[in-house]
Amino acid sequence: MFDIKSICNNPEAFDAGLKRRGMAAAAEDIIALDRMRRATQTELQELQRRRNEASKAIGVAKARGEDVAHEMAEVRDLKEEYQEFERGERDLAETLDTLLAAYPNIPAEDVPEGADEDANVEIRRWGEVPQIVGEAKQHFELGEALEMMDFERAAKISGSRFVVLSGALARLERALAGFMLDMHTEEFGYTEVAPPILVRENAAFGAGNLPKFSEDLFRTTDDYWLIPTAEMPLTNMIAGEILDETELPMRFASYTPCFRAEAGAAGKDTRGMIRQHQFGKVELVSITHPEKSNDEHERMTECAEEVLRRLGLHYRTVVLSTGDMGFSARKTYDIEVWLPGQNTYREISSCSNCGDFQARRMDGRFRSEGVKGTKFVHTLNGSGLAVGRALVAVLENYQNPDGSIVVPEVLHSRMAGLKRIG
RNA sequence: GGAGGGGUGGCCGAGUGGUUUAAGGCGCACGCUUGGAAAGCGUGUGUGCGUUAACGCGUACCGCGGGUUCGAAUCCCGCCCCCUCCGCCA
Repeated sequence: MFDIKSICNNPEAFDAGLKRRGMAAAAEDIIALDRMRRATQTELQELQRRRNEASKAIGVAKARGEDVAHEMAEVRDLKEEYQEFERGERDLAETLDTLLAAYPNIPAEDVPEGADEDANVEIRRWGEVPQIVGEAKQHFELGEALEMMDFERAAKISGSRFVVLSGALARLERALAGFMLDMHTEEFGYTEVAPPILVRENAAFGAGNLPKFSEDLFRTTDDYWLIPTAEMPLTNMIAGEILDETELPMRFASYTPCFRAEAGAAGKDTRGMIRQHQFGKVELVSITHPEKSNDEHERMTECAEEVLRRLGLHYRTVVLSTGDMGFSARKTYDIEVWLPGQNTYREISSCSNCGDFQARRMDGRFRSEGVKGTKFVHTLNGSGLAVGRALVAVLENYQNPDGSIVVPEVLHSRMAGLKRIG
């Protein structure tokens, strides 16, 4: 959501931002619409002023017991006219709001320009591609052979894009989630939050998922939306609030299920656990002072990467190009873990700085001592990490030729001492 | 599911048709006072839009949307949200 004033003050910057997103210039149309709205408002206000003046005079005259029938008839005639302007003003304002809500965030200046993920730029890499003895198997081959990962039964219960984990793999998922969550809360200053995972429309709007991307979400019959990420409830924690500057930054971490319709992904990643309708994720959200969000973005990405380092998983970090970024982001880092079974890097975390884009949509502000007025906070979110994909990564990276899995050392205590699965 | 209460500025809270130009309080800012502080006293303190060189002035906003009226925070209708009690339930 954009500040109409900033578009009017600097239309070139807005259009340049849209262009980097591969979109047509729009500032001219928006400004014309805004101008029309304000002109209508001015005329409306003049009519209202006349009405108020006359009505006040009627009140005074009536109190003196004078006959005011003529004056009342005169004001009555004004009514039709100003009601027309009232409607016009409201319609224009609504059109303008709807229009503004449909534009994605403007990319930060240091975001590489490009049409899609091919233009993403790798900025660092940790560890090395592990040497798998024998032919590297994919996670679902390993999981199914262990009889702890069951897609057939999941399909029987829920259809495609679901999985049933059992035994040590179910435990492994829980261990991974607990490991991540404890790390972020105990070492990195995040406050653990257990939020609702059904949310109302306004929360989905605030995060930027509605109204444009409703087809990506699941909805209940009584109009709750299932969260596609805990970013949705966590970011909305500050909706409609005016925080004190001293409360910033706020850092939240949650482990929740996430639900995605994957409407546009038909035929993509159909096998295995990479792309599911339901998956677990540990999510990080920060609410910061506008001047601190860039630093916080680096810090958050560091926190997410640290999880992979401790698990001993090779990864690289890329900055997304303008064409690959999400709707609400102004800059995004993706962390991609190496999957030997697929012989490629796959996204396991996405950390975004949304600037004030979401804060405007949900009206989240802060106040500084001694400063008049309020400012919008900045919001950031990042996976720390996607638990389902982390499980995939552990299976593929720690596989043995016999199909058994070595449990990473940092998880031993959470696996009741189990060092090897299978 | 049944019954009831409520939504007013940064916060609390008054306000059932006409100087409400939204009382009062808290908080905050500035000033006076003081050796310094506290207390006290005084002044100020929302947002959008328009207008003005500026001080200002005008207008809208009392959950949202309609309606009644010369005039609505106030009356009527619809919707959204919050709370309390009862019932059911993990």
